[in-house]
Amino acid sequence: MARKPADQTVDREDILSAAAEIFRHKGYEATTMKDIAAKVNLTAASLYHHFRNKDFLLLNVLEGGLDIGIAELENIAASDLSNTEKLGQMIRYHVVSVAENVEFAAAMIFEVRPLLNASGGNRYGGAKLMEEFRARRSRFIARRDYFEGLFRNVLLGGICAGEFRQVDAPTVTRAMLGGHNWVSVWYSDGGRLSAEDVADVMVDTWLAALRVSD
Amino acid sequence: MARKPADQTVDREDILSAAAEIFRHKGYEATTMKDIAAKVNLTAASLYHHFRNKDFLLLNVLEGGLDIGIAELENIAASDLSNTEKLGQMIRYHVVSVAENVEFAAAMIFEVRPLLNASGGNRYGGAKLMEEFRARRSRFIARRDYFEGLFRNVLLGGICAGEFRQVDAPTVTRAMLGGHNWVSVWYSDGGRLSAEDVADVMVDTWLAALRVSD
DNA sequence: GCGTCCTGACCGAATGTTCGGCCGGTTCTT
DNA sequence: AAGAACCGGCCGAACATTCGGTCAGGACGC
Repeated sequence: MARKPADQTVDREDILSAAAEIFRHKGYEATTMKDIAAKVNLTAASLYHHFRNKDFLLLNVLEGGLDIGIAELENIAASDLSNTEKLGQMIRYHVVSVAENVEFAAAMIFEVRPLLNASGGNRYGGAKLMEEFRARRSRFIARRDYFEGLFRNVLLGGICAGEFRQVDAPTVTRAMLGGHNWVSVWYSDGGRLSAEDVADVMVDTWLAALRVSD
Repeated sequence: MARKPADQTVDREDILSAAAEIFRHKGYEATTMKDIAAKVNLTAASLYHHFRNKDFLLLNVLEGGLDIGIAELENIAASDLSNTEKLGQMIRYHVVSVAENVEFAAAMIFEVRPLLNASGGNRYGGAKLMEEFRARRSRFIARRDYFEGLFRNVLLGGICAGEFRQVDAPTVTRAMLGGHNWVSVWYSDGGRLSAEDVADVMVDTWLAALRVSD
């Protein structure tokens, strides 16, 4: 047998998208290499030409998911807008991103634990693989904390500047991001509210929660 | 071989707690019957004396988790307090419950998907088992929606009564519960904030978000 | 002695991963 | 320009391992 008749080449991104989508409703552990391969018209064995093993595949999905929109959030955070403006734009952008990339957003919630428990290939791979895996995984976690920090800092800045009420920034940040991530669980495309609608509600809610009362 | 030497009898609740705890950091799919059994000093085979199979075990964990505190929430919701008072007490109670039962709360987030994908025992069990499993699973999901409804209704009531701002109740409810559930991910006992502290922040935040501005 | 609780041994079904080889396109040699 | 050598991408088959689940029976308390 040869390759599929006149098929378009399958590239890494295609596989990552397919994987993220399957992870979304089966979860990493329950997802088979065969499942992922089938979605891109390949064999399980073929996936190993693109990724070292299943753990690395997951790692790549998560790294890719985190990259979605982080640059734009940095831009907003670094702009010279007021903290109120910044936070509003960041929330809107984040929520829309989540709603438009549910598979990756869901992975950021549900597949981090599998990532942490993964060894990087204890079964067959040597110690070299484990080393690289752990390093990249650490970088991912650090980057994820940095992501949360972007929101927390704007919040802290706003509190110091007197734009926001005095609240416990770490907790409120987590409550906020928890609510945003949760969107990837219940949001459905074509539902009553569009991604922008949901984002509007979130922005309105959080700015109201932080507004100083006088 | 016989049973363990003179050890205290293991009861269903012990197994469920042990299971929930292991689920929390390995996830349902990655958790082995052996893992659970070991935690209560049993053999994997012994677990089948207490539960039909792995799927039913999960179902029991989730059913138990949902029962935690739902009665008290019903009481608060049915009381004759103002909607503001009701919501405040409900949030506080819910958040404290989550923080004090992280394993079960985490299961409510992470193990619902495994439950939905579970068949109830396609491998060995007959159609009877599948039937019962699906029925109980449906009841669980319905009860979970009802749980969300308790919060949404108080919110709606408060809006109609003019106690709260006009917001999109379904979305705000989900943002709220998303934030609460997320507590089970980041909260750690003995950390900077106690369960009550976290609950206070949440109550304060959400009441501020809903307060009518005049 | 009877039912409850528990156990070791075992089974069938998957799963992640490796391996040797096939195919089509590209590059090198002459 | 034509054939040879090569290579990336892909496959079928096989392997080791693991896991959920069953079964027949041993020990304990009543």
